[in-house]
Amino acid sequence: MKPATLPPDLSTRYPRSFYEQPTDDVARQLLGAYLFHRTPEGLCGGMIVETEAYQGPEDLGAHSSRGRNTDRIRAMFGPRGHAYIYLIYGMYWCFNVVAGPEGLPRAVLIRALEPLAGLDQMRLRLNGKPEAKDHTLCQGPGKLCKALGITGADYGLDLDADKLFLVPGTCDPALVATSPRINIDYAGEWALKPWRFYVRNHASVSGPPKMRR
DNA sequence: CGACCGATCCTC
DNA sequence: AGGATCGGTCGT
Repeated sequence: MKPATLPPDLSTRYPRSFYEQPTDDVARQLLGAYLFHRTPEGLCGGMIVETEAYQGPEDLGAHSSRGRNTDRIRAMFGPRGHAYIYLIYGMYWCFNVVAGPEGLPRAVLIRALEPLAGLDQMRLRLNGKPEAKDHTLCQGPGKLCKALGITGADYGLDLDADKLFLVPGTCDPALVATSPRINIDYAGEWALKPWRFYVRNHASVSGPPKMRR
């Protein structure tokens, strides 16, 4: 597929109603949309090519499962279209879009981007490796946060604002593939739900080769 | 208050 | 295949 380009107008946003659709619908429709982070170091961002839907409280793969409502996950209960961000393995931040019916603790994990802006800054943040290929810069939920400089400081931000924001975009439905979500084997039957969405055969999608076709 | 562990990534 | 690395979560 041909390389993505920047959206024509970085100031466009989704209406709140977009985020209040069922969480798996939002996850699917976010493919082809754009995520940007504006910092003193400049604008970094790209086109979303991989997402996962997390549907608490019944979904045992979600942080919000089993009726859990703690300080860490409180953003999942908050307004739709805001950021839910968490630290995993003591090292990597992961970014989610709060989405789904109002009041339910649900979110969409953004797993990979095709980088479009601020690639030099991304390489700096990723600690050297100036020779890293473009398609690897935002390949995986931890890497894309590191590349864009997304941290806990961005927790709860409104994605309709101008610091950490989403710009509408679409993906040819014929290119959309689904699979079970990655690394939630502990979730029993919930681990089998086809709630991972990705652009088929896109170089920036994460996971083993068979999970990218 | 201590023990356990993860919606990951990199290196070996 | 295994280690890094630490805050959240839960049991005692």
